[in-house]
Amino acid sequence: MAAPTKTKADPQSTRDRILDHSVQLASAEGLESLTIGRLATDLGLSKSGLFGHFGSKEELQLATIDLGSEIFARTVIVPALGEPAGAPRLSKLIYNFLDYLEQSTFEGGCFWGSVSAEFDNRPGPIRDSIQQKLGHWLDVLREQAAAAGAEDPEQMTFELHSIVQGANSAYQLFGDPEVFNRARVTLARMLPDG
Amino acid sequence: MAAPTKTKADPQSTRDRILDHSVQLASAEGLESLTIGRLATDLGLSKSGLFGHFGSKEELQLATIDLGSEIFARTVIVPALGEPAGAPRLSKLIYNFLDYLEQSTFEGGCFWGSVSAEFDNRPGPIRDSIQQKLGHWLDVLREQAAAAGAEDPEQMTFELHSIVQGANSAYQLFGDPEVFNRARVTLARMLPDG
DNA sequence: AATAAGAACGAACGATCGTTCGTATAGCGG
DNA sequence: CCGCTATACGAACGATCGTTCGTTCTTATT
Repeated sequence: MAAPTKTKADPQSTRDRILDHSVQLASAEGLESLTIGRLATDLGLSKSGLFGHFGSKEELQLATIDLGSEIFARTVIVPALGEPAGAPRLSKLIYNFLDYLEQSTFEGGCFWGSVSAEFDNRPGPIRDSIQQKLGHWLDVLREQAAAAGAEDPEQMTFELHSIVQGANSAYQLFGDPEVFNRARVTLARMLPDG
Repeated sequence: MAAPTKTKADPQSTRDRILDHSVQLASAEGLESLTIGRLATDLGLSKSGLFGHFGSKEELQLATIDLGSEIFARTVIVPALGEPAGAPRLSKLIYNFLDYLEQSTFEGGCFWGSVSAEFDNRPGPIRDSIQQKLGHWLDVLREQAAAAGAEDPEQMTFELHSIVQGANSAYQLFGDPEVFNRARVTLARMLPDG
């Protein structure tokens, strides 16, 4: 019985297919334009069938944030853990971040860039989740800045993150890929190992 | 006949009242959550009455961008024109920008920060307008960077704008006003006159 | 073979969306 | 005083929103 039995042993569950599409859509058009009807149409499902996998729209949005965050971690953070702590790992983290933008891992650029501006000012579980997960990324950055001997790790974290996000939004709005190289110039000046 | 005649000679026209509210709402929750019904309820108007002032939702959104852009220019750009071109004016522009954020001119922080991330990836007149008006701000910045003798004005523009926007989004999401001082530290290092 | 569990469906709900229409009211120019 | 224009209104439109419900079908367990 090697052949998949159609439902249970699917290589990718329906829920995963939904979230894969959902995370791309959210990065491109925001978490609010994730409508159940549109997702269902795009994936050839019924609204009620899709809905049943989550139970509410908010659950769908939270699950989407979870996946977006996981993809970010897998693409940017994990591959940097092979580097020694401190300056080398810090550099790798930042340049991975830039690569992830440049390679358009998400249709709409940085997942955080799209989603955090949207829920900045709307208290609730969604904002809380974004705060916590994006905060974790900043924690990782700050730890490595500290290990690299930065005199003010918090300051350095702010600067590095701002430059990368600046490159993202400039690229998204104006479409000039040259901003990534501009960001590299600035980052090389900021990072402890040049 | 000095007394206002209730409709024509209003100190503030209904249209202006709508847009004043609309621009605040857009900065806080985005241009898409500007619903006609909600605006009408908030302002004590009927949906159709409010609608008549614009003719379509897109016109309302474009008018909102116009006003947001105008307020930005009035708050950040104009007061810097008193400074001599070059380094002094460049500094004034940037620090005005920071002040405008810190004083919460808009409920949702920087108008551009809220609105540009939202329409990054949606071609159409709204994105075009944001591109053009935000582009004008970057032009102003680049001109002054050039006049200040920066060796790469485009690079400097990118860096300055990224840091200020980074402060905005960090403040919006995490609420710590200390980021503005962090931004000042970085900007002082970047600006030609320290 | 009987049963329980899960996935997906279609139909329908009340609410809200943007928009259209016809109408009433007001102020202004002739 | 009459008509014009602008302002605002209420009612209604079709579409879509998130959500609920009951049903069918498949798969897994007993």
